[in-house]
Amino acid sequence: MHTENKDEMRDRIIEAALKRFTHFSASKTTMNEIAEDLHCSKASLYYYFPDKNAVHIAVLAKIGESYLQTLEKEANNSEVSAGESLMNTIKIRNNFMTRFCRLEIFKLMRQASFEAMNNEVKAAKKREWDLMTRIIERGIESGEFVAVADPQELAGILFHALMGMRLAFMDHPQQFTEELSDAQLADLEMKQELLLSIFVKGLKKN
Amino acid sequence: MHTENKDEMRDRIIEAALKRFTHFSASKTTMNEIAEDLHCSKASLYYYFPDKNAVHIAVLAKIGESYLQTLEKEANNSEVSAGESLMNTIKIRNNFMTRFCRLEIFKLMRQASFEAMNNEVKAAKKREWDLMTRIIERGIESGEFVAVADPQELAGILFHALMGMRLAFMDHPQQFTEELSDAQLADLEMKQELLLSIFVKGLKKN
DNA sequence: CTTTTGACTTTGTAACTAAAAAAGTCAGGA
DNA sequence: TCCTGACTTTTTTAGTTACAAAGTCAAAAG
Repeated sequence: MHTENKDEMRDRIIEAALKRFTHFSASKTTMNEIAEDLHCSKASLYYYFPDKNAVHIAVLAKIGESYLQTLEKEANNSEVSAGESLMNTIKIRNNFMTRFCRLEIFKLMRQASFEAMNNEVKAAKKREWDLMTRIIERGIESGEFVAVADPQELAGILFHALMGMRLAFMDHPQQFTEELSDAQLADLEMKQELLLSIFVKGLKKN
Repeated sequence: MHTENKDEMRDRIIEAALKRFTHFSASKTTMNEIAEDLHCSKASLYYYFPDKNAVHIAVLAKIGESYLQTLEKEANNSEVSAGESLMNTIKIRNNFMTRFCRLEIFKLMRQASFEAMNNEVKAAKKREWDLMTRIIERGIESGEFVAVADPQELAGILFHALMGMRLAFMDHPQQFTEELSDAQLADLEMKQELLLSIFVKGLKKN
């Protein structure tokens, strides 16, 4: 298997693993299967990654990064109002969630060494939170929203409330597949949008 | 074991089971232990309840009822403002949750026959939702809040957002013990109160 | 010197099993 | 009507094995 450099092969492995993980799940995917997909030996995988968890984490890091970049684009898009941007984050988030709900994030978090994982997850949450803050601040700067004492805090409430609503909608919290039916998802989005509209209305000058 | 009537003995059983269930948990409590606590035979328990699940459900029904009655009192208490009443529901709910988090509600919901259980849970949720609606309506009647198009819908958003926030705060959703540390609980309540204050501010005339 | 591999060892998991514990039953007694 | 001891049935648990998957390494290939 010839590749330009080490990083490219790492990417190819992550890509193959991502395909298997999202189709089936991480625990139902073997290192052998990933190797077969790449027409290489299993031992090669271990040349690029210390263990399977490392692959799993790399996969999550990759899709997490693309998610955050999508959000970032939305946060900085001054073409639309801040209120609309906030609305759009709901769709982006839910779309991402349904696409990657089979990635067993929670499972990994429990078994992967806490230091390595938990910090990254926290960092990602922080980044997402900061992006919400940024959108709110953009709204204040443009005069769309009234100046508020603590945009950071406000974004935190909004973030937790929207995230929480999703959890409140899956009635079997200890189930492994964190999937939502289409009907549930529609209901959830409706409620999230309503919640957000109340927030935004409170932020608008009147 | 002599008792006045059938209902009293049922109550005594429920009381004993409640003690064990909250101390340890439902699955770690045997029918024998409950019988021993009551100085009666296990067979007696089966005279009053068809099976263990029925005891578990009765326990949940009892504490659920007392919880809903506490909320009801708060909803009808016109001594305090509607805004304050809503604030108080947060404390009532969280207090109740921490007291009875070892009751394995979710576990029961999965195994107990759906018809019997799920309907009751749904009914309880509906009642709680209605109480929130009632408080909001009280606020409108008293002139504290502006008239809003759909108080029922608004209460639903608030209810789901507050409930969801709690879920968002327990980082191990598939853990069986749904306990929150003191620090987490304090943070949660702070955020819930802030969320509510935003809601209430939006409802106030200005 | 970097990358790859087949053959290897170790570790984890699914499928049985037997023993124990708990659930649940019932004929008969107060 | 209420209660119980002695009983049967069902569920958990702890051990076991057998297989699959994880992970290692010396040596080959480029």
